[in-house]
Amino acid sequence: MAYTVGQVARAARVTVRTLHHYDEIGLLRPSGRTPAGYRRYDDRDLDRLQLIRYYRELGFPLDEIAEILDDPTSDPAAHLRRQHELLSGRIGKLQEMVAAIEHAMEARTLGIQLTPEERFEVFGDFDPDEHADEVERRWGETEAYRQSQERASRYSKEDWLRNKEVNEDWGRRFAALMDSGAPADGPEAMALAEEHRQLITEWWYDCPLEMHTGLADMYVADPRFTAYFETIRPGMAAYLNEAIHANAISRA
Amino acid sequence: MAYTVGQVARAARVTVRTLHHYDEIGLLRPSGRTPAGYRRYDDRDLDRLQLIRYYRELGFPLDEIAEILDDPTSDPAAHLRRQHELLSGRIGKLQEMVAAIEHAMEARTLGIQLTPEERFEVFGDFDPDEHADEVERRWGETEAYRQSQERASRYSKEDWLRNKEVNEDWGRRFAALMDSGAPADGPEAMALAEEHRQLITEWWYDCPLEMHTGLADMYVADPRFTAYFETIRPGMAAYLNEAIHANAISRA
DNA sequence: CTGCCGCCTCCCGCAGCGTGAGGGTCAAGC
DNA sequence: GCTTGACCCTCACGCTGCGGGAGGCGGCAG
Repeated sequence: MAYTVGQVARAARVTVRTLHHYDEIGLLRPSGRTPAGYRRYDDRDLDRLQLIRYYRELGFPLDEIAEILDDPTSDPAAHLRRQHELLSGRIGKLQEMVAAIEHAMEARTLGIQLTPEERFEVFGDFDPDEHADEVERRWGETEAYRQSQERASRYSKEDWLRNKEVNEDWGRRFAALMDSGAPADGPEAMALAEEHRQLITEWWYDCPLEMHTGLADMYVADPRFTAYFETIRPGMAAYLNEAIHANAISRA
Repeated sequence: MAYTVGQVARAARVTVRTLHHYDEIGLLRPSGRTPAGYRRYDDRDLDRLQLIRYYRELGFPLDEIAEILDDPTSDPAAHLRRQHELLSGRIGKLQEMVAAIEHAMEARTLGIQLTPEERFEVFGDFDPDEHADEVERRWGETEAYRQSQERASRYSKEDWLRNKEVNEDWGRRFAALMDSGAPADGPEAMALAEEHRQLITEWWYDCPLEMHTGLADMYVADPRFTAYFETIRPGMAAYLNEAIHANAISRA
């Protein structure tokens, strides 16, 4: 039984172009040609095409299909296992995306625009790596940078979560202080500023008073850092800047 | 604050080439150039890049991101919903693939080669469309073809499943009859052949006796049809052919 | 003989960059 | 002032898996 491209295409639910393509790349060569150059497929070609389509449906790339079909020594089971892992991985990624989208939709239905902070949270764009890069760009190869790099590399996921929580706790208390109307150069503000410095020292690198004031200036100078604090509470960047400076002066 | 491509690339965790690409397609144009032609990015560019990366992580194509970011009237929520559906669909497909792979692996561990029938089952390669095509190739534009086409287009998924089950039930009973040793031209075989004809008439198109015998001949002549019946039970194609002919003769 | 359908071979196009090639630029160190 | 090395620039082709069209034969019915 011999078939033309068009017949094969209709029977196998693929386009003629696809069959041309498979011919071009050598995946499925028709078993013959007519004198006029027409492709002639026979039943074995159809069987092979069936297998090709089968593996394609399983998500295999064409070159691997060729390998599986042409190399009798290749282990299809191994391919299947690998493909299974690959697909599972892809599913996992897509599910994360979906979760992230749901988060975004939720935020929107509440009428809240996604804040930069949320974006950071979701994807960790403000993650240690980027933070390190930030630091590197600004300060170059300082000792502090090396320290934080070194510690960051040793932190486990739990460490990161704990760190996040500690920071958020501090943020809440600082915001509460601002709400209370306390002055930025008052004792409570200075205490929280000092605590902020200790947190940095504890978690990242030795942060002497001068470095702390340098950070404080960056918090108001760099819009991205500013945005970060502003999303915790409006006015926080400036307030914190003042508090850090006041704290540094009183301890000098 | 101005940054070079390299700095931006490191900070945003993308490659320089990616930034070049975004520049090329107009998605993220650096706010300026140095006299030497170096790209200069400022903080707003970084913000935009952050958003771009965010939407990319959500799986949006670049042109849609451009739309979302540049068209202030576009509704991000609608985009999110659409994207959500899209991703869910992709997950569904991947999960089907995984299930199919698991099926394939299972079959292999049992030492059973995947039969053509299994391939049909999983992917419906022997589906109504292909069947219709088959019919078309053989009979051209007949009334029967038009009828089956017309019915097929109206069938719901449940209809298809029901049809599948009905066919399988018939197949099991026919195979059992063969196992019992009954002759192909005996009354039980003829009854099941007639039932087969009624099933076709009921589900697809009017199938008079002559057409039925034509089908029967095709079942043994065309290896693919033969293979379909042989996977149900070895010898079934020939046996069914005989039964259909016997039935046609007795009713003529 | 004329249509018309189907077949043929190029060949461009798609997304989202990767990966050079071939060549300027900038800051540092000698 | 000159070299070095790290960056930067602009092409421009490559990858996947075909889609789609141009321009031109082949085959068969009327």
